[in-house]
This record gives sequence, structure tokens and C-alpha cells, in this order.
Amino acid sequence: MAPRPYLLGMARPRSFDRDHVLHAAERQFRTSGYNGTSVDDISAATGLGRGSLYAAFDGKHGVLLQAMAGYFARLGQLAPKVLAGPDEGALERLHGYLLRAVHGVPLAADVPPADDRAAAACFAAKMALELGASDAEVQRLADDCFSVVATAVAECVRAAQRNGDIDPDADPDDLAYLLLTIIRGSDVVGAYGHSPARLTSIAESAFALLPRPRHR
Amino acid sequence: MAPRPYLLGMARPRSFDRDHVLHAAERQFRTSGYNGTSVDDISAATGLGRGSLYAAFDGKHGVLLQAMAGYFARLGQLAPKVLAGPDEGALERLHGYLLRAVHGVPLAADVPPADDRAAAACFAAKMALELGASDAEVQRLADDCFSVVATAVAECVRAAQRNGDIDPDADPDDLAYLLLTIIRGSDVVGAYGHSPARLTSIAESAFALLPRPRHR
DNA sequence: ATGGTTGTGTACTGAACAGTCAGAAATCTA
DNA sequence: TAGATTTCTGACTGTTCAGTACACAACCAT
Repeated sequence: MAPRPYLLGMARPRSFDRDHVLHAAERQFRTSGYNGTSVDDISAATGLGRGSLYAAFDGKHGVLLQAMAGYFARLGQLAPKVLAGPDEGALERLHGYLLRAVHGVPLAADVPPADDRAAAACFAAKMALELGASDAEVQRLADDCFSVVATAVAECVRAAQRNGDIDPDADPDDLAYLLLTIIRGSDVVGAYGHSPARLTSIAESAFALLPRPRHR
Repeated sequence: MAPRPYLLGMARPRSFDRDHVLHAAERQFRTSGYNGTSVDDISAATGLGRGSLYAAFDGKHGVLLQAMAGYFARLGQLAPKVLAGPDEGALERLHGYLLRAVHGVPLAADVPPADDRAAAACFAAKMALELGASDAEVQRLADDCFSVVATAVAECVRAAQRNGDIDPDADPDDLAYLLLTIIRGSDVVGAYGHSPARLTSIAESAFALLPRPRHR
């Protein structure tokens, strides 16, 4: 009846780092897809036993959701960091972002995207396309990921407009959606096996078509 | 020892239509993904028993490859039919194609794309992204699908250029790649659950950015 | 130390999986 | 009609799957 003399989580401490585990699981899901990844695969990739996996993440689907949540959090930090800034460099930041983004979303900030372009595709996008409308939670998380980046891109477009680098009559949100769609498309086109050079060329074409102000 | 008195295929005739079966399998793969589809699912969707499936298509992977080949053949017929024509209507054909394509690739020419946008995604694209670089045959077939449409789009761009509707200095192949990338991207964005109106708006934004001739 | 509490590893379970196979059924030639 | 040949059907195989159960290990407070 003693009303819990000490707080939860005070007995045996966890021997794994939660983020590290979710990271490894994300890599596995991105490489093999959701249905192509077994719990044993996750167990091997993370080093966790099945018991711990179920206790800490509630099974395969739970691991997916929490890995996606971590991915979302990471995007929410990274995208603004890369895109936000003073108005005068905005167009160039957009250019750099576009050029990098068509080559995939890296697992971590420092690691290069990936050897296999299909595994470098946006985690959220890949899961959403694989699981489709059959998994509403995944769909919502994926849309959250899209939104947080789209917002950052739109803000960058607005900055470029303020600086006179993009036609002020253009709708920044429409433009952001279009750019993000191109980036997602490069995930797919890259999965066909096209060379990085081709993806760069697509990005450059897109950038060149951005609406410039009418009068210089 | 009688050296086969009649030709092969003369005994019991097949009781199924090959194309119809591959079509049903394609629908299943597009809905559930490759790894999310079991042989029993295919069997149920097509009405064929397992034995027949293995005899005629060499198992699950064989069904996929042959379904993709059929899809490729279909694209090779449809895309030029929609995009080819006289120079003067070329830009409008491109416009119409783009608007339709962002809403998905229909299973058949008459049927509307699909209720579930993720299932309406380009079959080849979805398989390429799911199976990634681990399946070279799928990757090659997917690239073939991309190429055949890209060629048709590029030809349409050239026609529009000849008609003075698109900047003649623009590289038609680059433009075609970009447009196709946008269309593939809309497969992904659509899978997030965005409304058809949003996809239409993306397509219109893209169309509006096409490079027009400098002097009117 | 000791008892309570939590994390970890592994063996287990029933279901689902891909692929095989032998016999029944259907259609041919003769 | 009889024999040959092919397709079809559904049961079977061994494997792998997601998830559970339970014993053991690690760490807390006292």
C-alpha cells in the first residue's frame, strides 16, 4: 500500500539510447520498406531483443510511428535551419536546398544521403506511398513532415520576394508546394537508377523556371 | 517415339485471359504493394489457383515482372496517343495531360484513376520505390516506363516550341524530365491525403511556369 | 544485504507465408 | 471412343512471421 516510494523508471535503467534505436530502425525501414522489414530485422539492426522492442515501442507498427515522429522532429529543426535567414541570401539558400534535396534526405545531418537512392528517399514519403490510405496515422505523420518543410520553403520564397529575386505576384505557398512536389518526384525518379547528375539537372531546370520579377 | 504428332498447346486450353489476370494482379500490387501482397491475395484477385499461377507466370515475382511489362506496353500506347498531334494544339495537350496525370494513372483507359490516391500512383514508380535498388529488373522496367512517357512529353514540347508557345531556347528533354518529375511527385504528395484540388493547383502552377517565348 | 521494480534475452505459439506436387478435368488427334 | 497432353485444383511442406510469456539480470530504496 506504500504509495510508490520512488518515481517510475528508477529500477533498472535502459541499456539503449532511444533515439539511436529509432534511427537504426528508420534506416532499416527506408532500405527494405515496412512490409519488407521483419521484427527480427529491426532487432538485428538495433541490437534490441524482441521483448525490449515490444515493451518500449509496442511492436513493429509502434516502432514505425515513433521513428516517423523522430524524423518529423528532425525535419522541423533542419529545414528552417537551412532555409531561414536574411532576405538577401534567400534565393541562393533556396537554390542550394533544392540542389541538395533532389539527392535525398540524409539519415543524419552529417552523413551523405545514401548509396541507394531509393533508400535515400524521404522516409515519410516512402512509407506513405507504400502503406497508402490503409494507415491513417502514417498518412497524417507524413503530411506533417511535408507541411513543416513546405512552410519553411514558403517562408524562404517570401524572403526572396522581399529581396526582389522572385516575382512578388507569385503565390509563395503554391510555389513551395510545387518545389516540394519536384523534390518528392526526384525520390521516385532517383529510384529508377538515374544518375545524380540527372537529378541535379532536374533541380537546375526547376530553379531556372522560378518566376523572376518583371522589370529589372 | 512418335515425334509429337500435334503442336504444343493443343490439349486443354487455358480458361483465363492472360491480360485480364495481369490486370487484376496489377491492381492488387498497386493497392497493397509488393511485399504487402501474398500469393493468396493474387490468387483471390485473379481467380487463378496457385498451381496455374506458377505454371503460367512463374510465381509472385514473375507475375510482378509480367504485370509491369503489360503496364509498360499500355503506357507506350497511351502516352503518344494523348500527346501526339499537330503543333498548334500541343501546348493545350500538354496542359490537359499534366492536369490529368497529377491525379494518377488509371488502371484502364476508361476507368477513373482510383479512389485511393496512393493506389493510383504510377505502378512502375511505386514498385521501384518500394523495391529500390534490390531488384534490378524492376528498376529497369520502371525506367523504361519513365522513358517512354518522357519521350512523348518531350516530343509534345518540341511541337509546342515549333508553334511558338514555348521558348525555343529551352531544352525540351530537360523540360520533359522536369514535368515527369512533378507528376511523379504528385503521386507522393497525393499519398499524403491531399485533396484533388490541391494536386490540380500544383499542376496549374507548374504549367504557368513553362518558359514562354521572349517576344510576343 | 534484501525486496521491489523494471529492463533484457529467448523460447514458444499459432498464423501466414512462398513454393511444390500429384491427381482430376478438359480438350486434342486419330 | 481411347490415348495423349495440357491445364487446373487444392492439399501439403518447411519456413518465416508478429506477438507473447517467462525466467533472469540490473538497479533502486531502505
